[in-house]
Amino acid sequence: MKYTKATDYALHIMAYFIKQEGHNNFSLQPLASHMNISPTYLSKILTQLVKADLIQSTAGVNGGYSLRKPKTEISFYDVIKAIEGSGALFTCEMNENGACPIEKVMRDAEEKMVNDLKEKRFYNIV
Amino acid sequence: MKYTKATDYALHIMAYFIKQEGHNNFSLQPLASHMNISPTYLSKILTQLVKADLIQSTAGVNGGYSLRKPKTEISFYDVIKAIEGSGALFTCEMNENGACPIEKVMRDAEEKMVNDLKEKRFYNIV
DNA sequence: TAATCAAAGACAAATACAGTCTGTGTTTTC
DNA sequence: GAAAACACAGACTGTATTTGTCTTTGATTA
Repeated sequence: MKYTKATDYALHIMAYFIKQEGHNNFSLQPLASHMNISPTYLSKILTQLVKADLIQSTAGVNGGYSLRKPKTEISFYDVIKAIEGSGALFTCEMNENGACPIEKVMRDAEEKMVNDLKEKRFYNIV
Repeated sequence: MKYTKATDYALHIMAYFIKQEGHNNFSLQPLASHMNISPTYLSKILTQLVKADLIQSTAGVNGGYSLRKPKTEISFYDVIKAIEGSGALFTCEMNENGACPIEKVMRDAEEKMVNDLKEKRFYNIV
């Protein structure tokens, strides 16, 4: 239930992008100094957002980062997932006979949680 | 969005307690060997569940642990909260002038998330 | 009063996280 | 077609968190 600092940064970045409506191409250096973190570290986080298709990047002299979706489609949950991943939350090692009696219960609950967060979009940043 | 192993254990424990309807007093040693973890470590997790009022413990010869609430009132969220706590999720360090323009957005979203998990009880274990 | 049990906390080992450094590949401009 | 501006990738280090053990203390029952 806790988020890493990287996720925190990512949420701030996305919120910042969304707020600057006119502007649509942010380059690394100004962003980094604005957020008080090193360019290379910021780069790592931005790359994760790129891979998650939340933003896009263009290399070269006038390159930079920009949003990929309209702001109303960007959810809190998507940003979190982009950084934290959606790795296995629960293991099943209780039963020594191979099967796990409560595995299904766990997985169902987990799935519900994820779907709910995704579909209902309680957590849109804007 | 990830949970620690301790939370995972806690969810398994709670689910196990709930499944064993007839039985209503579990002592540490059998539980520990059933779950393949050391009694002392299990004890730590159980103690956290006791403090969160999800289970109760009685010391002494015929002591042990048992559920405190009817099973339909035990939520996924409560168990997670019992182990992980509800510490601050987001920081606000973007703005060098003291204020943080997006802080409210963040905190509102966080609050919604927590309330939603709590109230709607999507995640009841049973 | 001895056996059985839970609670608490100090402690070490393992893992995850935050952040830096170095190097590579790409696009534009001159 | 260099050179500058930029993104991308990954190895690496120190620190923080988590996992798990050990030991002691305190409570309850027979």
